[in-house]
Amino acid sequence: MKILDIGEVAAQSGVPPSTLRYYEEQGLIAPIGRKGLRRQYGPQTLLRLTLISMGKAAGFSLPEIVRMLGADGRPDLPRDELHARADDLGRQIRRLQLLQDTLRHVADCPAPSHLDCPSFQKLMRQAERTAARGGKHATR
Amino acid sequence: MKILDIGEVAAQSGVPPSTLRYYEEQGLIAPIGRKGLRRQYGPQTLLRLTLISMGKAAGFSLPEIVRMLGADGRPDLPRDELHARADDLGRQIRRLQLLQDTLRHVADCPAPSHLDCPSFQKLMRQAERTAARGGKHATR
DNA sequence: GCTTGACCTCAAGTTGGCTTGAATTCGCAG
DNA sequence: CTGCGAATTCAAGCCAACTTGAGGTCAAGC
Repeated sequence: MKILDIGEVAAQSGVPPSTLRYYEEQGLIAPIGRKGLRRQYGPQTLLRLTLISMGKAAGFSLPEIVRMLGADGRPDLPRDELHARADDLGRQIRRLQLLQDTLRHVADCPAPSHLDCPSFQKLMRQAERTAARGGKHATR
Repeated sequence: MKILDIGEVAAQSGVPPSTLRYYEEQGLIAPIGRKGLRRQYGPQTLLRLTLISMGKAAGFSLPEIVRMLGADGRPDLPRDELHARADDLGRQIRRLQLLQDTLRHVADCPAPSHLDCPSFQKLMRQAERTAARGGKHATR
């Protein structure tokens, strides 16, 4: 149960073969070797795919993810860059929580217009504060 | 300070005019009226733009956001759909937290290979559990 | 009353992230 | 061996979300 071919990786990860090949092209993953033409993957690939999917969910681009995970096995970014990314994520998480609260609020609040509702207004004030429509990560 | 033209909205929100017009086309926002040809926006538009940007950050598509926010002012989705979205967000938030922890871990952990590090492994086990390589939201 | 600059429309172009298809190549069960 | 199903490459296509450009309009300051 150590070596997987592309079909097995696809089955276990839910990521289609075409995408796996594409990810390889982009430097996100690499097979451990080939048997004839066929790619052979080690199990760490599944881990990497999990991380990649989390990174995408966080809104990072594939190139950004490459840099965070490293071409080899380990990150390409200096410690503090990684912490900076983590800090970004923290802000991002707070925004999502706010959106979550807002969704629950509009689901439940009976006020005719939310613009009148004090608790909605409070959410919006917080939202504005976190707005930080941030520049993307420095590419250099 | 009640009515804004497109340039002011752009300046205050950081969203370029071209995007504002595009959002209008997609039913995400609407001007309160026109002066001649020029769009005139009310201040609630800024609020809506904040919500839209949060929705995008959460990975919702523009059509999904339209349904969550409603074409008019209020949501188009039934209470329980909204709660379902909020639940999705909760899962999403947990994944981001996990990624955040992972980033901090790889930034700080001195282990030669993270595959050996027990705390890394713990993170990865959690990650697999939340993997929930989810189908997108039901469109119906 | 003219100029000017911010706005308008509409069509076409761009980018990222994949998918699809045609034409092969191969490993392995029978 | 033979055959077949799963993999391969490579180019082209697709979709969402915008951006750009050409050509036109208009309100406001001088």
